[in-house]
Parts: sequence; C-alpha cells; structure tokens
Amino acid sequence: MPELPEVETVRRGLAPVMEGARIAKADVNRPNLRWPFPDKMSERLTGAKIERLRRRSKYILADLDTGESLLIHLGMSGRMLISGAQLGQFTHDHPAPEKHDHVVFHMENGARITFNDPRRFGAMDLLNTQTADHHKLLSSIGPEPLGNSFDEAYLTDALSAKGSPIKSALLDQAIVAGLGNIYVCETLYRARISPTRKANKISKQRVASLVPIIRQVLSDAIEAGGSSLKDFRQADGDLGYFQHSFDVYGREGESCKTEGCGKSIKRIVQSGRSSFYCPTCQR
DNA sequence: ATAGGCACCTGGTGGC
DNA sequence: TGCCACCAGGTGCCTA
Repeated sequence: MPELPEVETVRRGLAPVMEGARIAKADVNRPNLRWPFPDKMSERLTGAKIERLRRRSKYILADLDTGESLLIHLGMSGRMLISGAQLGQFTHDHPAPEKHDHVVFHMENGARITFNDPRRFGAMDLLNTQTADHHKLLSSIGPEPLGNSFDEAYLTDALSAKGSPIKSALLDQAIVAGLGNIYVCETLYRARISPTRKANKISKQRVASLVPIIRQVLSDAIEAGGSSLKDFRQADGDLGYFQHSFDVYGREGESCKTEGCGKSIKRIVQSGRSSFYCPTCQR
C-alpha cells in the first residue's frame, strides 16, 4: 500500500477521532500479523489515552499516556475503517464485521477504528515512548524526505557509495524514509533518470534535483489524499488507498505524457519489483 | 558491510 | 464455472 503519502493520509484521517481520546477496549482477533502481537496487547491498550498520533516513515505511532507507543504498519494491504464518529456533518454506522478485521479499537468517544489487512504484512507493537526511535524497526531508517535533514548534501553523500541502480537505492529506507515502488517510479520519471542507472554514476546536479522532486511528488500525493479525506467522510469512512493518478506507474504500453514524446511506457523488473519508465525521456 | 533473492500472505485478473 | 499463472503500494532475513 501505503507509501508515505497514504500513511500520512491515514494518520490525518485518524487524528480527529483518536488524538486526545481514550481507548475503551481493543479487540485483538488473532495472535499476530506479520509478527506475534506483544504480550497482553489488548490489556495494555485498554484505558489508555492517545496523546498524539504521529508518523515516522511508513509507520504510525500512537503515543499513549501509559508511557508506551502503539506502532502500526499497514503492510501492503492494511486499511483503517472509522465508524461511529461524527465526521463533519456525517456519522458512519458501525458496519458488520468483515473478514480480515484483525484489530478493533473502541474509543470512549463512541468511535470505532477497524484495522483490516487481508495479506497480513502489517504489524503492531508496543514500545517505550522514550526509546521508540531505537526500536529495531525504526533505528536504521533514514531521514524524512519532507524534513530539514533531507537535503542535497545528504543525498549526494548517501548515494555516492551506492553501486546499485537508483531505483533500488531510493527504495532503500535507510537512504530516505517512506518512498515505495510507486513514488520512486514517479520521482525518476519527473527527474528524467533511468531506473537502471547506477546511483553513484549520476551527476551531482541530477542527484541534487531529486531532492525537490521527491518533496514535490510526496507533497502532491499528500494533498490528493487530503481531498480524498473529504470524500471518505461522506462515503464510508474507509481510510485506505485513495484515487490518485500517476504519470508512469502502472502505465505500461501507454504513451509517455511528456510534451512532444508520446513514446510507449515500458515495464521492467528490478529486484522483483516492476519499474515503469520512458526509455526515451529517462536516461 | 552490502547487494540480491526469498519469504511471508490473500485476492484479483485474465487466459484457456 | 474452474483452474492456473501472474500480479500487487513492504520489508526482514538469509545467502553469497
């Protein structure tokens, strides 16, 4: 799923019903997702107040008033469904339970948040809030692309040692946080860089150009997610994927959108993932 | 240390 | 309708 913009959209959608609210009860319907849930997860969540909902890379962190933070990863297919809450002028009734509803948060304010994840690549854990950054899953993640420490000097340096294709390098969460297959494809398309080009063989200028492009690609997608929030509030409360159109991703065989190009978009496989690109525009 | 491939899961789609 | 192959937005872990 969910790359940084989708996770941020989910966070923003959950914030109005979860931030400052207390968890009356948490139904944990199976012992694990990708990994076993922590011991007594349900008990440790019950009665806890969520002080803040934040995001680090593709993880959502709910800081509780118990000294712990609930870490949530949506994996490939994780969704959050909100019901029973007043969202704008709409209230969504609680839906019938569905297959793959693995964890359900019943909030004291009447809202219910259902985590549904068919493929179960998602994860939840409880960590000490103070040391959350040192958690195994978070400790080796690189800078937030929309944050101050992600700049041209950083990226130039980080890629200078990478002999792998730029596609893989940008997918590497240790280089930059939150990019996934879609937004790497979109970024390289806008930067006119071939996904197969070796990261350390790209000129300094072109690497530098990636920084504002990454920021723009992600910001645009977050903005699109923001407008989808208005829609889901009116529709069904489902915080999952949102409608978003891409310039290259998923457009194999269609014509390149670059003015005056119009050549066919190609799909190749790099380390098991599809890369979509225009061989004419991207060098 | 680092790069590549596999594994973990379910569901949807398209071809025969 | 059924069966099969292939595809999917992630990422930890194992192997060279």
